[in-house]
Amino acid sequence: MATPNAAPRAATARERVRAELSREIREEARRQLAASGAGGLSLRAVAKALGMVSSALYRYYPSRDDLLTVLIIDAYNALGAAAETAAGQAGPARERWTAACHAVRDWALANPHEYALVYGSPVPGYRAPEATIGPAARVPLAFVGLLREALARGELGGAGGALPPTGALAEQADALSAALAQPAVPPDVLVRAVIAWTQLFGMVSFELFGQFVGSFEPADALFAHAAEQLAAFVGLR
Amino acid sequence: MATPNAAPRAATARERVRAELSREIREEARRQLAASGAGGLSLRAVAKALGMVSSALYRYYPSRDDLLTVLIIDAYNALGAAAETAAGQAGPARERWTAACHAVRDWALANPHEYALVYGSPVPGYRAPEATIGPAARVPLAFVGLLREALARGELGGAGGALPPTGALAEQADALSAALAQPAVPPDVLVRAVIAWTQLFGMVSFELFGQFVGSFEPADALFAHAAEQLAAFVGLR
DNA sequence: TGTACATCAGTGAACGCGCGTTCACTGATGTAC
DNA sequence: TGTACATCAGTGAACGCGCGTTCACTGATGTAC
Repeated sequence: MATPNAAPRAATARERVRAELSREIREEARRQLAASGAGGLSLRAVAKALGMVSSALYRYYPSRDDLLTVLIIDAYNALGAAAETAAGQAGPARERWTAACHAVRDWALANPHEYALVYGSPVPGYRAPEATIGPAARVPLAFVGLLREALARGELGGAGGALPPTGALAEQADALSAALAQPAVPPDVLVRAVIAWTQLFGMVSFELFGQFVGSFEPADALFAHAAEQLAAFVGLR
Repeated sequence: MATPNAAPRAATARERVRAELSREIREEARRQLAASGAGGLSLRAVAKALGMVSSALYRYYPSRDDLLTVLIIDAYNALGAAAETAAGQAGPARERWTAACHAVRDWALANPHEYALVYGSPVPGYRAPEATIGPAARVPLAFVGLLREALARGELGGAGGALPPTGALAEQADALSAALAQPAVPPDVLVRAVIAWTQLFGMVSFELFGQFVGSFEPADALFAHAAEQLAAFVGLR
């Protein structure tokens, strides 16, 4: 059972300690995002909080930007996983849609600084590497996957009052549709999904970044209403 | 004509120079937002760029945060003015609506760092003072004003497929409706306006912050489409 | 128009702080025989 | 099981930098008589 088997030889104590500390560094860094924001993330402060000397961190992350990248990827993955879980449950597509919307919001409210890290203003002087693209796509792909499934099961209605895309937009939607997994999602569904996606994050960002102060705060009711509205907009029955 | 008249006595040369330099400081600070973001705005760097010594800035702005506040207010006002101008032109309400949407986007694309300053992640350690509330409200109020006018002129149709607000949301909308200028805008219109508002800024933020890279970039066609969709959603004929 | 005084813009040095990153080092853990 | 060597985590000092803010000062501009 616990005996080390063949190819992937057992982790040495040193390796286990290393993995653990590597994790603790990320956790502490995440905690510090709250206080200072992404731009102010400081290796020295993280090291001090962990009782280490700052140069020791370089055994784990080769630079500040690399640590930031890891945090960004972690955030996208955590949010993506939350959306996928909600979207992938049993039940009618429409319910899963609104559940996924709420999952995104709930995660954002629970992790506001990580949310700001990935959906807020770009970090000055930092350029996100390619490795962030895949994790970043998980949320939109979860929604698209849900719509593809709903379409196959006949749970996706006609366009309703929605306008069909034309011109350059139709071309972009066609190209995107072709690039995504099969079976293809019709371009007009894709466009509605993208609009819904921006709406969802627009609402969450406004709530977190304080634009609702004095009007629709707390935003629970507004959000629930908008999520239903969106489900109707994309055509879910 | 150019003679100084009564109460507000003529500005002395010193006052004119002061006003001018005060403006130049703000301009340089705005320029530096691009390079370092709000969190990294540095009085020393601004002073150096203007050929001054850093302590001299304190004759103009009592602290870094005060300078930031001025920049924030300027940004809200500039964007608000752009939206008001577009919304206040002659013509059918629906056209003015989409024009106002495009005005917001155009301003944001032209001033991405100022946009990020006010609609991006909150600046760590900075708390916006009350004085920012009024300027921040100009954009949403421009949209609400447009809808109020459209309603009076019979240019606002029924709810279409939109769901009426209920429960806590209806209460918030009632309260907000009562707090706004008369004649009152019906709560359900207000809710649709708020949803449209979040949609608009969600789309602009995604475009500026890089979430469309690889799919709907450039986003002109998507934005135009979404703006039309939104006009229909709020009920503009 | 001229003089004496008050106001204020800008200087330069200083305080105390924090930053990312490099580097030679000590000492503990792991590996090979 | 014991020994010799290699690997690697963490240390502490240092480099060169930038930050916001205070303060006593100089010298120019404005005001009152």
